[in-house]
Amino acid sequence: MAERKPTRRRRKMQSVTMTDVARLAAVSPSTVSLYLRKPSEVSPAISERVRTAIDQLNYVPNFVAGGLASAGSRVVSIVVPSVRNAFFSSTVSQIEAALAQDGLLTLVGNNEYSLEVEESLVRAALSWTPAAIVLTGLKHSHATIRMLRDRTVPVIEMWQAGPEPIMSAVGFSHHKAGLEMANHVLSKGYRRPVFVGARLDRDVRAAQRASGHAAALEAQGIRPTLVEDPRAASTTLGCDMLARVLGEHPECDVIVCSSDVVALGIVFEAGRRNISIPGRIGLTGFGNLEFSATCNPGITTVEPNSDRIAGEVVALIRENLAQKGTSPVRSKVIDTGFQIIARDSL
Amino acid sequence: MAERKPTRRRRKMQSVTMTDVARLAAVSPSTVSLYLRKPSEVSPAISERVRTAIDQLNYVPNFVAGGLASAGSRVVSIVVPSVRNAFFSSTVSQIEAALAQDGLLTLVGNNEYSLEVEESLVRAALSWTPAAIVLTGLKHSHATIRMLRDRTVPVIEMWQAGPEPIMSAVGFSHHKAGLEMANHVLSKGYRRPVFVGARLDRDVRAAQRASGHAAALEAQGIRPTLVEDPRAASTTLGCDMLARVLGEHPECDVIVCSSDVVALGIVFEAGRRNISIPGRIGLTGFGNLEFSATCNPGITTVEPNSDRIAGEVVALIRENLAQKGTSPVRSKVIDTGFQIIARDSL
DNA sequence: TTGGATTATCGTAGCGCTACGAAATTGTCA
DNA sequence: TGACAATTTCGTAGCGCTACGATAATCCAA
Repeated sequence: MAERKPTRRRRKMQSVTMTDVARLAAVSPSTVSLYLRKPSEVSPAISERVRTAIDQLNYVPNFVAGGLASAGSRVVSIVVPSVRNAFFSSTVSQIEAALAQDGLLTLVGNNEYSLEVEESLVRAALSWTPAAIVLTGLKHSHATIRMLRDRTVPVIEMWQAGPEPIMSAVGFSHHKAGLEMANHVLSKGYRRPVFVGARLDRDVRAAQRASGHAAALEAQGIRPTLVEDPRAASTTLGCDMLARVLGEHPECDVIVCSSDVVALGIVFEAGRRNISIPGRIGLTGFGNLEFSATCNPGITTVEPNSDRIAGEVVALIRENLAQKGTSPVRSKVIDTGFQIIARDSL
Repeated sequence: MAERKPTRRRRKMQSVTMTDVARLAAVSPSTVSLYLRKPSEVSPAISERVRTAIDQLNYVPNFVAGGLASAGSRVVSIVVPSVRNAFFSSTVSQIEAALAQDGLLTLVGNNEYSLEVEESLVRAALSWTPAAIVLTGLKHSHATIRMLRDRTVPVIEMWQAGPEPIMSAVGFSHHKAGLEMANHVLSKGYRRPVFVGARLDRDVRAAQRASGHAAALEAQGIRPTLVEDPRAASTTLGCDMLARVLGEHPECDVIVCSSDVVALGIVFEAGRRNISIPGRIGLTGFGNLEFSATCNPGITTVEPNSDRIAGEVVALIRENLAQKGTSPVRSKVIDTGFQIIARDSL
């Protein structure tokens, strides 16, 4: 071993650190740290000194260092298929707003309905030793599941309730939603429904609603009809689908859509073609998006209780945070249910 | 000073670390680190050994530790008024997808159109020593601006172009957009426009469009009329606004909306009241949202080139990342422009 | 008073990694 | 073959903070 001149000079990342604050307040760094984490355990006099020093120096704590030291960070990572989708953007924004209250930051990833992308997002998220990971749905790649089971990170799967969650799940049964909507449609006297689905190969939950729909019809001896398109749900797609349905299934008396957005497109196109809804054809959607109530006609749809989903997710995260390290977090499934909202389109 | 038994036993945060990989591959930790950061500088033989070890141990690098050591992390923080708003959710998801390619993670915050909330989000974001911060608009609290100017973090303001950005800005002039739309409306022969605005007190950009609109009318000697509502833009609000406009301004011959969503509500309500668009009344929106083209009638609107905005933001971030530390990033403003899209509603 | 319990503050090792500089190895040419 | 340059690999300090345990200060009951 040769001698080595310790001529290390590394650029500091931060101008003002906790040590600077401590020095100015004439206390030890640990006290500043304590003040920041558990203010109640610091005496009023010292608290005041520290507060003043922080203000004066305009100190911003470094969470990266804090995270390293405390073996866990204050980020929650959420992976959704697409923030562009109104369901998920509203859930994400609600969760984000609630967690911000607890000083938690939200990392958002879009998997674009791909399990491979999801896997890499989860890997990246884990690199941040997050306080919790929120995923969408119960279907994930094998590697994703293994990565998550290997660790102690709380994992919450949302928008779908079902057996064997990785840890806990909050949502409802999409199969049942499809089934109940089909029964509702049948109860209104319709007998020739066509299910219109967007991107069913990738959108697992929409596919489950389609299968629930089919199951209900078959139970009544009606052969289910499915029209699907590989594109993402959009009003444009809805317009095209009306044309296809009328062409391919002229006997159709009601269109059951996998999303309110598609239903809206059908309303538009029906208006253009002077096809009366529900006179000539009934229509239902899914999601109870903002426009569905005010649309002309109002769209009969499924309310997925997304506010409840967001609320329960936040509650679970808080619960996990509270009992951090204490006991292993129990696995549970919360069924937030759904409601059929009957409107003029049916 | 008393003696002290070093009986420290701290729980490790991570099961498998870089050291484990190094040991298994029979190289030094630095080499593993180098392989991860600059694979080209490691010989093929060693690369292979390291790769195998990583696979075998299912190693996930700890970015928190990496960030601390390298004085800078791989997160980009984006603050938007609301992810629920289709403009921002699409921009966010595009930026997120592009940055994921570079191994950057995206931290999203909603400020709900409040500068105070924005300030606390920026403070939280800074605690993560992000690679870049993306804000919406040019108006921020004094403290926000000070915090950001104090540091070396690249700051990009999007959706609005104008003078004196904190560092760089990508967007367009909303005043000009309002002005040009008003001129377009006038050129079609309308003379009694009413501007319908949602939440103009908080939505600075919508307010600027309203003022541009007013300026264009005044230039032609027409007194501008404004109807506003404190609620966020929605189709429900659009429905209500049609009623208000017809009641308060029966002479109105065209409604200029601050958002396509509001315009959609007006289309719905007009259908219900048997008011023909554009027969009885013209209609324009803003944003060129997906439904605007397929709506019946198609909504005349402003295309804000949100794809270009997202693209330029990503380009700026990459540029900053590339020349990190080299030279201070030059401040610039990129005007991505906008287009008036003429459709049947006018 | 004073000993013992309680509360408030402090000192420092170490979280996992990267930057830095040095050492070892390989390559090149006189 | 030796001198020197170029390339690859290594050793380790330290990034800023928190957890842990110790110490100092304070409070009570006897």
